Amino acid sequence: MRTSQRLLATLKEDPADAEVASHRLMLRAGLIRQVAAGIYDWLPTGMRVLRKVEAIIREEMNRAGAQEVLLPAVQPAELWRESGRWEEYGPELLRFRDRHRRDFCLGPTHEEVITTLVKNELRSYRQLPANFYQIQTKFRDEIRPRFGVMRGREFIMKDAYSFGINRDALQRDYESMRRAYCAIFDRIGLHYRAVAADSGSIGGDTSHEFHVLAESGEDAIALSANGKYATNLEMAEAPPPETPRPKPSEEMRLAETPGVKTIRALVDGFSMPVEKTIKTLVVAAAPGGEHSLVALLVRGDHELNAVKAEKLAQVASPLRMAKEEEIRAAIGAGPGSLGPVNLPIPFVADHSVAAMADFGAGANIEDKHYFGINWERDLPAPECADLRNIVDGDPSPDGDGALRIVRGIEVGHIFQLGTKYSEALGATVLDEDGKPALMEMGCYGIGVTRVVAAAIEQHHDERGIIWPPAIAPYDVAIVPIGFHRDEKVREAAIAAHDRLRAAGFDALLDDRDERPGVMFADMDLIGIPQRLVIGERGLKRGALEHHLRAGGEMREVAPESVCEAVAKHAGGGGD
RNA sequence: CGGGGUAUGGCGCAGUCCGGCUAGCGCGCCUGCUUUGGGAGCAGGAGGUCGGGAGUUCAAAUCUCCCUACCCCGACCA
Repeated sequence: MRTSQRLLATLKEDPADAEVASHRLMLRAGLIRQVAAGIYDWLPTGMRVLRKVEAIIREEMNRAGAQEVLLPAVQPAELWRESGRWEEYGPELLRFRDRHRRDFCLGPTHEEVITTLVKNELRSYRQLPANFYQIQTKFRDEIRPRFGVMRGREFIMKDAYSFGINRDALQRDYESMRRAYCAIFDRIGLHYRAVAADSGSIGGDTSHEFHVLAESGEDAIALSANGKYATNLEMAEAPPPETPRPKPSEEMRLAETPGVKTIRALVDGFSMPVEKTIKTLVVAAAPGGEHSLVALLVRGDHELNAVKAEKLAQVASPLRMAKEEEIRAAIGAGPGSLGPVNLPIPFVADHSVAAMADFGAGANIEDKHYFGINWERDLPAPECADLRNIVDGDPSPDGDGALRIVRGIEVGHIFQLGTKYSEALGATVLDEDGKPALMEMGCYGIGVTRVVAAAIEQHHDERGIIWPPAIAPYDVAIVPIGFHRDEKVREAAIAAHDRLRAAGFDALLDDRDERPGVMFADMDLIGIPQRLVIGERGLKRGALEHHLRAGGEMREVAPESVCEAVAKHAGGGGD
C-alpha cells in the first residue's frame, strides 16, 4: 500500500475544538472528521484501526460461543412500548415517524429486538444457553457529546445478549463473557480494570464495568493496593473509622458567624480544620413518615454519595435535594446555617461524622454556628450509615491497605439482566418438565469506537499516536529517502514493501515526493509502530534501518531479513 | 436544559469595540526552478455567500433584531 494512493488527511496544526489528546490526535492523524455534534466520518486510516479492534472482538466472542447477528438500527415503537421503555427512556432515544406516521426510534441498545427474536426462534431449554452478538451503529441523543468519539451520539458498539434457563446458567454465561472481555482488552493491549458497578435501574444484582485507566477518563474508580478491590467510586464502601472517637476537650459554644454559608467560609474565617466541620444536607424523606424532610450529615471535606443515600429507608428514592423554602419552613434557617444541634427533623450521619469530637456546625439559626460540639454530651449519638464518597487514602474495605482513586474510561459493561425483558416481552422456553420458563438474560457491551479513543489516550506522546501493535492501522511504515531521484533506494523500498506484504504484514510505503522530515512526522503522528528507513547511506552497507515508534535503538537489518525483524514487534493478523 | 463562548478560503487566526475603498496573515493546495536524513527556499497562482435572514445607512465582516450551528462548564452512558 502506498501513501500516494491513500487519503492520509494529516493536519499540521492542532484543530481548535479538540480538548483531549485522543480527539486532537484522531483529527490530526486523519482518522476522523466531524460532521455534526457527536457525529463523525471515519476516514481510511481510522477504518483500519476500527476493523482491527472489531476483528479481535469477533474472534473472542466467537471463541466464547457467541453467534454473530445483525439487528436493525431502526426499530418500531411497538417493541419499546411493550417493554415499557418508550416512556421510560427519555429524550436520549431519538424518535421519528415514517411516511405512514408510524413511530420509530434509532436503536440505542437492542434488548427489545433480540428478546423478540429469541422468543420467536427458541422453543426448548435444550437450545440453551444461547448468546447472540452484533457489532453495529448505535444512536443515543446525548445531552452533551464531547471529546470526539469518546462520547459521540452515533457510535459503534458490540452488544451481546445471553439467554439461560436459570440463574446458574446466567452466572456461567456472565463469567464466560467476563473472561472474553479480559481476553479482548488484553489482546488489544490496553491497561484496564474490571470494576464492580452499580447495576442501577436495570435491577440485576451483578454488573462490572471495564475501565481503561487514563488521566483524562470521565469516571473515578477506587482500587485497593493489590488491585483486588476495584469498584466505581459510587459503589466503594466507606466503613466506620477504626480509631475511636476522641474525648471532648472543648466546651460547646454558640458563635456569631455572619454571612458564613459555606464550609470554605467557615474554615477560612474561623481557622477551623475542615475535618472538624459538618455539612448538613436536607433531602426529601421517604413517603409515609412523620416528617417530609430528612437531613444527611457528612464531614466538611466529604461528598454525599447519592446512590448510597437513596438506599436508606428514611430517604425518598430517587434522591431529591430539598428546596430552600422547604428547609426554611421546616427548620427556620436556610442552607449554610444547619447542623445537628436542635435540628427539628430526623437525621442520619455518615460513620466518619459519628467519630468526630469538638466539631463545628450550623446552629439552625441564621448567621450562628456551634463550635466544640460533642456527641453523647451535647446531643445523643447519631444514627449512622455509609453516606459518603470515599476519598483517596481511605482504608480498603477488604483490609488491603489504602484505596487509590484513579480515573478511567468505561469501554465495556457487563450486566446480569435477569428476567426483566423476557418477562416484559414474554420470552419463554419449555423446561425439562415441559412448562414455560422465563429465560435469564445477560447483556454485554463494548464501545468499539470508544476503545479506539481510549487506546490513544493511553498510548501517545508529543509527536502523535503510538498504537498498540494489535490495532495499529499498519504494522510498518517504509520511508525511503529519495524515492524519486535514486533508483537504488526506490528498488530497495519496493522490494521491502513487497516482501513484507507477501509475508502478510500491513506495510505502508511512503512514496510521496516529500522531504524526509515530512514523512517522518506523518508516520509518527499516525502512530505506525515500526519504521523502515531506506536511504543511500544505509544501502551502501547493504542495510535498512529499523526503528520502533515507541522509542529505543535503531537497528540495521539486511533486506532479506526485514520480515523477521518486523515480526518480532508486530501485532499479528494482517489483511 | 441552565450558564459561558465562538462562527471570516481546506486548517489555524487577524480585522468587528470606533461602519469606508480591490477582506488580510500563517499553514495547506496548484505550477516552475533550486533543494533533499526530522514539517525547505524563491517566484508565480487558485481558492472567500465574512454562519443564515431581516433591518439601519450614501456605504455593513463591522451597528440593531431574529434564527441556526458548533465548542466549553453541570446531571447520563459503550
